[in-house]
Amino acid sequence: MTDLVKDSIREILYKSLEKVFPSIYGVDGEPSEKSVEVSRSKDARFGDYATNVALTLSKKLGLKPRDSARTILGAIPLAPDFIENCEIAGPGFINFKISSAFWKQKLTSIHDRKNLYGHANAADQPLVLIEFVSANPTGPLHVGHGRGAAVGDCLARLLRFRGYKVETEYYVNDAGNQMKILGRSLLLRYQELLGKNIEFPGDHYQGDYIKELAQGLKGTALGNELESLSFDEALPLASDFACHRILEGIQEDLRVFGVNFDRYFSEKSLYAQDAIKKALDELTKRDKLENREGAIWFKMSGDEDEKDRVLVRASGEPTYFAADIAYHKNKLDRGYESLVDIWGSDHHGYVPRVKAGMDALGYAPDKLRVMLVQFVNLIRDGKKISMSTRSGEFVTLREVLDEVGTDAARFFFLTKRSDSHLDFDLDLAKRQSRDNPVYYVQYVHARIASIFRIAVERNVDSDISDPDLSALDLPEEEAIMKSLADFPDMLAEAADAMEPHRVTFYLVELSDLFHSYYHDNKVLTQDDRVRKARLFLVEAVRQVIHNGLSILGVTAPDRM
RNA sequence: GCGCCCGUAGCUCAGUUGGAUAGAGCAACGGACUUCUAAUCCGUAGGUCGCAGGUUCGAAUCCUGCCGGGCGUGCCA
Repeated sequence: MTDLVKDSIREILYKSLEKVFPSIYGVDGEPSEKSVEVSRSKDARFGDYATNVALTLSKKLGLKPRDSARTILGAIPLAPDFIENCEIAGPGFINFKISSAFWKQKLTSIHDRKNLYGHANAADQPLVLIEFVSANPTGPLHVGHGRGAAVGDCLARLLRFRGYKVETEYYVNDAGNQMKILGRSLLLRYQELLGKNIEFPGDHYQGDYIKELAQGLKGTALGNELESLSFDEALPLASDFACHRILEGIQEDLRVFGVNFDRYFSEKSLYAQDAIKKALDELTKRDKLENREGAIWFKMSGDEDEKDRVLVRASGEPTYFAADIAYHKNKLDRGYESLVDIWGSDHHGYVPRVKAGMDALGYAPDKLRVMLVQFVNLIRDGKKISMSTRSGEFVTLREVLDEVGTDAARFFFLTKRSDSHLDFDLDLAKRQSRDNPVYYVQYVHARIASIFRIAVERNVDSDISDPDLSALDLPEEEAIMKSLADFPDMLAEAADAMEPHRVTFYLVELSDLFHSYYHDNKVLTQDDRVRKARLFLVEAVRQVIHNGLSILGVTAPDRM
């Protein structure tokens, strides 16, 4: 049984189509022709849902669209608890008018399923691994990482809610050149602290957090050990220490942000398993490598990427790209059938490379789906705050969380499609008014909770069992019921498109409907029958707001 | 130069994967509080969907070429 309204309509359509056009929709029909598009109608004059099958069929059948529409129409059964009416409109659309009994049935199902309304158990779903954030452990998370964290975490929650099998992973780049630079940065700051004259190179990590780490070393056993060793001997110890400390800080920031990874995957462990060498051997076997100028190159074939790329430097050290090929191979070998990577959009040029790497190793490149997340501009007092990671002048995620809170931050990161630039207005995120969507949505939840509180205070009966739903006869009430019924459809489509921002837009629209209804209509009326039905309705709104917010990882407060 | 992404109301953005008369919020203007939270609501106004072609019953959406913005094009990550 589907929980999707569109699928219910599709089922009926299929049966009708099988009857009237068996050559296409019968058992012998082409499977690819069997998908039928059903869409919500934006204009009430066109009913509630519409399909364009008659239009898409017309060519194949050599019929006029309106004629085939008429044939299909004749086979669609009308029912008092579902399709009340359907008619042909425009060039050949079939519009469906859904009966109000159907919406009321859906409303009741929200009360039956509660926190599970919109949730689906899907069988035979592939195992998905979502990798996100994966910021180098060389400094604290900044605001841009926050957006990736919010998008990845909400996507994981959304997919899980819709029955996908999902795991999440953070790839820790704890190997390679940047770890050496990190260690050197720390050692130099430590020496500086001990009163030595040092020269701090421009390409080292400038941030104050390095100085703070150095400060923390003073007087410790590790600090003393570092002092007694030569610079080169001390370096790996310093790198390790800095990496661990910074990673702990990152994990703490993520915890505050409500993001929990199933796994932190260490790049070092790839070296420990010899995974990079094995991947390179495999590529050699497949004749994908070439020695040139002392380095080992990946041979790109034509349309994959514009030019060959180095995998092993002349120095003998593998590049990040080599590790990444080994990492993606490792992910697939661990049994994940579908990989989702969430990257900053400045890495977009990297997508064809990694896919070419997978392809060369014999894996289907379309198993990897890369979501690119655009940059975030922080706005204060209407002006952009300048940020530059190099100079160490950047706003950390933690600072933003301390200022606006986790709820506002998470919600804001999802108020735009992830592939467009996001202006994060700090003043707006703290404002308590209509233009701040977080408060607007949370306020719906608080208002409804308040209605039930007041009912208790005033000794008004707020029992909602066995309501008489015929009391819900206002057009606003039907509009709310339609929106609530659409929640599972919206989630399914958002999950399919991997667009968690649709959840935020849905919640704002539902909130619009509610606030307007609340303003014009009293829920706690004298009329027992009306009151009970309206309480039943608003409780369902509260439940859906709650379920939607929980997918976003945002709290649904009872009081504000 | 080449590649990827973007261009929708004054501003910030949606637009159900090609559907019917392109939608919200903010800002502007005008209204609504003896009320279940006014942290709200109602109304007015605002458009050559960057430009020009093409594909078809039908284009903001797909194709081509321009214009403008961002990013990439490291033996950096």
